[in-house]
Amino acid sequence: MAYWLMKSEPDVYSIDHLRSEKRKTDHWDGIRNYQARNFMRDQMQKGDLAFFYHSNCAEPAVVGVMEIVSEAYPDHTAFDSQEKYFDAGSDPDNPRWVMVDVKFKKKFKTPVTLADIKAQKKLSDMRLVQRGNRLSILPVTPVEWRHILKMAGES
DNA sequence: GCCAACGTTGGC
DNA sequence: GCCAACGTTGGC
Repeated sequence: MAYWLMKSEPDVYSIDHLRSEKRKTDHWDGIRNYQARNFMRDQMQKGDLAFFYHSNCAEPAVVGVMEIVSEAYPDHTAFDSQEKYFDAGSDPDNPRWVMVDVKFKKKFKTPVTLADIKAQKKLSDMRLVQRGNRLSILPVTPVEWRHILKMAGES
């Protein structure tokens, strides 16, 4: 069982979008970064938990929790030239990109903002707050996980 | 294999 | 909208 943080721009896809999906479940498509892909492909497991993080917005923050409910499988949006994340270099017989299914678990009453996280000395090693980290999928340690839940008033 | 040019991410 | 920090691409 591992913990993760997954970023999404709320204007594009927010935690409310995920919550309003049928069965509160959706696929996490559009990852086009090898490091992020490798995390999904090699390390993510069904039953893992992930923070939903709103990025590139007025108040960047961890806004809730979701569960990984599938293994990694090919991201079909890479094969469709009409798709934003189309990749002509991804061969359907040997897919370059993968995605996982995620299920909404909870939305925090109080989001834990990036500013809040940066203000916590104990979280200064979090990959999220290290200089210039643009990875959209990041591992979170159990200690960091519990700390942020506490900050959200969820424990 | 190097590296300049270019594109993207994401905080501010 | 700006810009720093990266990741990727492609010429050589």
